[in-house]
Amino acid sequence: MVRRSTPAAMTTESKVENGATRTRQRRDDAPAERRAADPIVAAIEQRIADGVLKDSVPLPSERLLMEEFNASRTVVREAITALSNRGLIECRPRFRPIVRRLGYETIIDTTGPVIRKLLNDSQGVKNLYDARVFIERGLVRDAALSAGKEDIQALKAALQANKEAIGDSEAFYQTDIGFHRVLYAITRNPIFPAVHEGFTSWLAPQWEKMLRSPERNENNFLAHQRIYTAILERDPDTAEAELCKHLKAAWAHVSVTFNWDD
Amino acid sequence: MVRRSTPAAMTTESKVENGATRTRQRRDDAPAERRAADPIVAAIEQRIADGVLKDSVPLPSERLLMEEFNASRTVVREAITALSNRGLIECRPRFRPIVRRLGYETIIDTTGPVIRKLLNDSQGVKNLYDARVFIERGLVRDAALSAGKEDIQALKAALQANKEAIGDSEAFYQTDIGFHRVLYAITRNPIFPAVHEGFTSWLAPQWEKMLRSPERNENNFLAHQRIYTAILERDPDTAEAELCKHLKAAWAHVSVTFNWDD
DNA sequence: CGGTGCCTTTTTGTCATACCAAAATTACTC
DNA sequence: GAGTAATTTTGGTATGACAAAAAGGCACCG
Repeated sequence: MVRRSTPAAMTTESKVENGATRTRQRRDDAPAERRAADPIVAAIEQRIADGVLKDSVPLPSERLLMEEFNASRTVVREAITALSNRGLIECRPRFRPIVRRLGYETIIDTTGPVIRKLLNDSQGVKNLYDARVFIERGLVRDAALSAGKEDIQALKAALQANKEAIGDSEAFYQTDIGFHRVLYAITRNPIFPAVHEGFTSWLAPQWEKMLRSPERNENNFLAHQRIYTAILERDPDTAEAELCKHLKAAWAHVSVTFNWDD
Repeated sequence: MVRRSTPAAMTTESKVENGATRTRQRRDDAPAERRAADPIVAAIEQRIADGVLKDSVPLPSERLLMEEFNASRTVVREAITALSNRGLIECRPRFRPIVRRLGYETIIDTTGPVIRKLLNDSQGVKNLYDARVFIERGLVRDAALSAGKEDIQALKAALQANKEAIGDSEAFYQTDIGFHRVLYAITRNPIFPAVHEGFTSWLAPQWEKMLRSPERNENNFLAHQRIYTAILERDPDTAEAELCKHLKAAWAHVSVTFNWDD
């Protein structure tokens, strides 16, 4: 954003008032300007990156931090919320914040709330769904072209689980997701499973409100099977086409349920 | 003063004096909710959504807010930082926060800082780059299959601009991005241009450090032209193949520059 | 009449302190 | 050693204060 010089005041008194630690100097070369909380954020980030603060470990208490950084609790708390919002720590209301390893999933779920706002209108849902379709089309094509033996094996297992769950709509839902998840995993790129998590959790509210039935489950299973077969046969075009049909049908179902007319 | 409610879920029954304003009753285990700031956040969000607070308009001052919501400044400030971190308002250090319209771009750039952390190692860059390649492969396929007349026109214009910039590496860089941007725009799905913004800004640090030359520019232009031609000829496979070649070459360039061995 | 710099008022960033209730920890009992 | 009660920490919130920066007003000048 706009770099603005903000020399936050260090008040004169303060008990310790050492020269080195917390005095604030503006750096003219890098006009980036900071609030008092920023050095703390940076320090803790560094500490997490260096492994001094390991994953799942609670942060030091606010009072310790304020002593260490010679800052007020206000500032320390600000730093903590900043870290929280940046996904580096996980804050539960009255608990100590715990350090969270940074991964693509973190991004997805810190982004979640904002995305959800975009889903308030049906157009937002449609956009997201289309994006999902787009991604998965590419995924099945790639799977058809380059899935390895283990990938096929995983798909088969997911398909089997899906089949066995036809009678149980809740289980079917989970295994349905599971089948698609394998497609994302085949890429070997951790971004994709994270995106998958995003899609499923963001679109879940819609999906969960829909009617389910063994018949519908069966149809979906068959669609999965056709996709699987096409992948097995190394036929990307068919795989893509089947996937499109599958997701299009699912969308039709959603939009009927919610009485949208996209 | 007036309000002394305890926001966390209380198991005891002692909440007589507590007004029912923001009591929280969830007894589930995992996602604990709510602090005092949240009703304020919600109210302001609502106000933004309803257009009571329009885009680019400064928020009411903190004191007004604390009066209106009958909360302490601590809480109001917390609410403001929360809104800021959620991308609904833009806070410059000593200025009034201004309301920011919510769009997919907002998501991308609030996500930016976190993503950048993942790009510290070459694997992160590679993952992101691969994701980009994946997306664009799909984009050119779709373009080849369904680009309309205006889309073709836009591509042509972007290509022309790109050609004319061959001699000027900076301009070439921009028009290069411009060409790819058109591909994202063809989807008519606002998510994609936003993602494109993300890719370019996240990967920019790497790209900017690389050497450029008219020869290299020319090669890139020719690659763009081949892609364009394939789209024109409605040939998705060729378009995809050309795109792959193009981006693969670009990656090779990057990884040589940085001495990576992926 | 409009521009321009000074002065006053707001407003924000920060600090310090205090209190309470919930969590964490310890002490204690069985 | 497990379970429970007492105690200590700690986080959430309230309040008040103050410096510095922004915003607004006002007089002065061309």
